[in-house]
Amino acid sequence: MLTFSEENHLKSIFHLSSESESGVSTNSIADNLNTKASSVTEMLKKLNDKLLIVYKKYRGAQLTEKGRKTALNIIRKHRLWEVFLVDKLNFKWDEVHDIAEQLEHIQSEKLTNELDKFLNFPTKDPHGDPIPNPAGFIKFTPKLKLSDLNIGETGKFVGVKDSSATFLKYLDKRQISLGSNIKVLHQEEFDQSLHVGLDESNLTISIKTASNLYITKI
Amino acid sequence: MLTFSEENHLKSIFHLSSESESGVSTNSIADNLNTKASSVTEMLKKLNDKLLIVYKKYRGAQLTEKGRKTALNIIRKHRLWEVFLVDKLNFKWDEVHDIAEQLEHIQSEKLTNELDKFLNFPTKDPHGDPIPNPAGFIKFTPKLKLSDLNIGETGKFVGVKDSSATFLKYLDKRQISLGSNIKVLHQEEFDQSLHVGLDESNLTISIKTASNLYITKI
DNA sequence: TTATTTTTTTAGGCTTGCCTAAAATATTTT
DNA sequence: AAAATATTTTAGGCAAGCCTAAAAAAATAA
Repeated sequence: MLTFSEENHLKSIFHLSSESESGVSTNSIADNLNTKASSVTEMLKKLNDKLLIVYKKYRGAQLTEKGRKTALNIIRKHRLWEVFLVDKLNFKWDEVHDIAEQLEHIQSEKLTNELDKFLNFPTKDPHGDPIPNPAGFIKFTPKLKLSDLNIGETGKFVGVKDSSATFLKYLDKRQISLGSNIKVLHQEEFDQSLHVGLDESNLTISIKTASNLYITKI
Repeated sequence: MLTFSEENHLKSIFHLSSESESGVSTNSIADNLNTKASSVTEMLKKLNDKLLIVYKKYRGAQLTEKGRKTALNIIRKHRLWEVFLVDKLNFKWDEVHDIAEQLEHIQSEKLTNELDKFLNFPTKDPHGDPIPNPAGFIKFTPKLKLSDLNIGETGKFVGVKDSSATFLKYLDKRQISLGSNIKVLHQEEFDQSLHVGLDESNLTISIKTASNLYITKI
């Protein structure tokens, strides 16, 4: 049985691992969890003792297989609850994160699996992120961004990189929603902003926005 | 924002209040929460400072209006989650308590109210206990026990006093379920056990069992 | 009403998880 | 490769929530 803090550290290490191949740095974890490096150091020692990570002084942390499974189980719960909130309780995609942060710590394997069944075994959460299976397997899809497309190409919007409420609400306002097909029509030289076609209409989006939209080429 | 421990103490005081009119004793809370009297004393001071209870040294604790509302909100969440687990996720009534103990601490008014709506505004939990409304109003019904009936009378089984998994599973085995009509046919002089009629069949139940079944006379 | 027993509180300690400041190590720059 | 800078760890403290043992107060019995 892990504490909330231990679980949060594992989750954080998991998320940060995808970016850097080698060890995850103490500072990056501290930033991610809004805590201090010294607190993280303590926790890394503890997680190392519990065989959840490999931690060498000054060398950062890496998840062990056990740690990875544990992290993925937490992420599985987080994402399933997000689906529940959106699909069953009328929450918007920008409202679910904080609640799921709480719900992900509920301990009951049966609950998680029954919830999964109740939701009809969803494979993605409301932001397009994949949901790990009970065994801790997660299907990563190559992360192509809208900003990676060439002029004339079309992408299907399948996920967000930034899932802050601010960004999500902005997308709602522009009526850019998961599953939309977006065609890159033109790029402004001056500020790299993109003119794109979405459904019947055209709109302009900044390069920053475009680089936060995951797409699959079609 | 209260800690889990603070919430648990409030809940405990609420439940114990129904038994004793005056202050709830330190020891009874400690027993109820599986902790020690000294730990409870500390907590009572804290809750008193937060105006959630009135606590006088050696005189026990009583909920203030604010404390009562807070306790009822936690109980509301607990019971709604129990309904969710049983009605939507195929849990049995003896399996839900521990999970609801965790879920009751999730903080989100919107979540609670949406869950309530999703469940169709249930008024009772799977054990027959009433669910407080969002304003903290709870409908108590006079608690008549099966053992209070006279020979020849019939009661509708509406709730359990003891909601331990052991007792609940025992009732399942005897096929005694919420809503059943139970007629008291005869009482043994020797051990006070009751012969009762339930549906088409007759069965014998101990006086201990009978005094843990809440009924309404019909 | 005094003595005995029970209950409650106080005192002092422990662990977890956080913090700041200082020291140690690693990395980058010159 | 030394100096300067950045990162990480250590040291020492603090609050919350728990504990045991001793002291104080209340309740009960003689």
